[in-house]
Amino acid sequence: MKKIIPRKTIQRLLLYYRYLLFLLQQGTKNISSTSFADILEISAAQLRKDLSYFGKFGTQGAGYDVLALRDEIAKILGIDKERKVCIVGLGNLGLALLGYKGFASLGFVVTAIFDNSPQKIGRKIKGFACYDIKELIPVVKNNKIEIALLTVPSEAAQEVARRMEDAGIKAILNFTPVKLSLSKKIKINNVDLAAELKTLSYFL
Amino acid sequence: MKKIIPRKTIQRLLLYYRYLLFLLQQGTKNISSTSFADILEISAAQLRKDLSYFGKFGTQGAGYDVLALRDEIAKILGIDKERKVCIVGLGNLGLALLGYKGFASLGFVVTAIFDNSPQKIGRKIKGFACYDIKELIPVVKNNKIEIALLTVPSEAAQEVARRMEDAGIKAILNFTPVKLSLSKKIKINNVDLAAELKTLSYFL
DNA sequence: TAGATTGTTAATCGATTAACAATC
DNA sequence: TAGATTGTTAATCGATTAACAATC
Repeated sequence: MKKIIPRKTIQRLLLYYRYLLFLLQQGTKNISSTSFADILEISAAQLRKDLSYFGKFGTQGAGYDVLALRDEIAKILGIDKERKVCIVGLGNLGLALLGYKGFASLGFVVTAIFDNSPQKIGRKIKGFACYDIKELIPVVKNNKIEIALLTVPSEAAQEVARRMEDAGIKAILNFTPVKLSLSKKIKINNVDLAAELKTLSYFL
Repeated sequence: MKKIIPRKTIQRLLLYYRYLLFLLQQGTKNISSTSFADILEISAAQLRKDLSYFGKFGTQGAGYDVLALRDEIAKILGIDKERKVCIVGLGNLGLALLGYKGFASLGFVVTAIFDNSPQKIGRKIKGFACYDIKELIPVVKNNKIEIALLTVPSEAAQEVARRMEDAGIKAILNFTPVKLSLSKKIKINNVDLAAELKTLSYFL
């Protein structure tokens, strides 16, 4: 009977990881679920429940060892393991992602970047050689790239995504507002910036 | 007894809106909840439930008028009303957001942009005059800006956010991985790109 | 009228929280 | 041992779905 782990639990695990790093910096050696949950502004029950999906990491009466818990969460999230990613579409957003430091510390390695503009193809951009998007399939295959960040214009999104599928990409982080239709085998996460803003504004 | 409308319902409303535009382009005049839900890959019950929070927009036996439904949803989301936003921090991500066409069509008007770099302050960037971040408070107040996009480096996030609060900003779309601590009155939406990617990779 | 499809109620599912026995 | 805090079970909350009476 395989436990199904909620997506939200995984998201919170990353939050826990970040704060454990911070606590370590501060020299905090040990913390109870109650104090940690207070810092994170969640309930202590939720924190313990989230951890319990993966094992027992605390000590009754004493709480959690910050260093040990950090390591356990790193292991769970696979932060030690490297994942090869490519960025497809080097408009402003693609460039922003390319320059984003946060990815590297979580084990993501930008292995290739693609565009369709002759002004970019073949040139070095922030130290990365830009490939023609036509070469997506061989480049992804040769480099065993698993994850693609899709930052092309909406019109091109579906067709490029289809090509990613053919190239053997396993997961796509989709920044376009297009609902991609691909095989169920590919994991897709949609990041819709306009939707985030609109939701926020609605609740004003 | 005020009905509480789930945040997810609002998110889906925007999805409905986009597909209604698309259906209109195609010349579809009418659609049933079943066919529309099929297109959106959600359940028909959910679609009808979402709409029912706001009123009755369909006709039994006949479905929904595409044009009328689009207008109703636009009214609900306030897509007709303009909202003034500012972008604070003009690194790659700030620039990407500045160039993002999708906002304008949803009624967001970029009214000011801010940075702390002498190379940017006072210059025009993509047609917008860049202000010194020190002037945030007067500029926001004078222009009655309601929403701020926070794209500064992590280290500066909390302090800049505090200043946004003092300036009377009502909602912040926070692109930094920092948990902002501000008065409860300010609406905060966190967009954590690294977390999105990490979550995706975990589920591989 | 007969067929289709809405709007809504009740049932289900899943995630969060409260409570507490186990135990360090 | 006594106090503190975990890990887990059961209760609660909220959101999704199924079902169907209302009705165009």
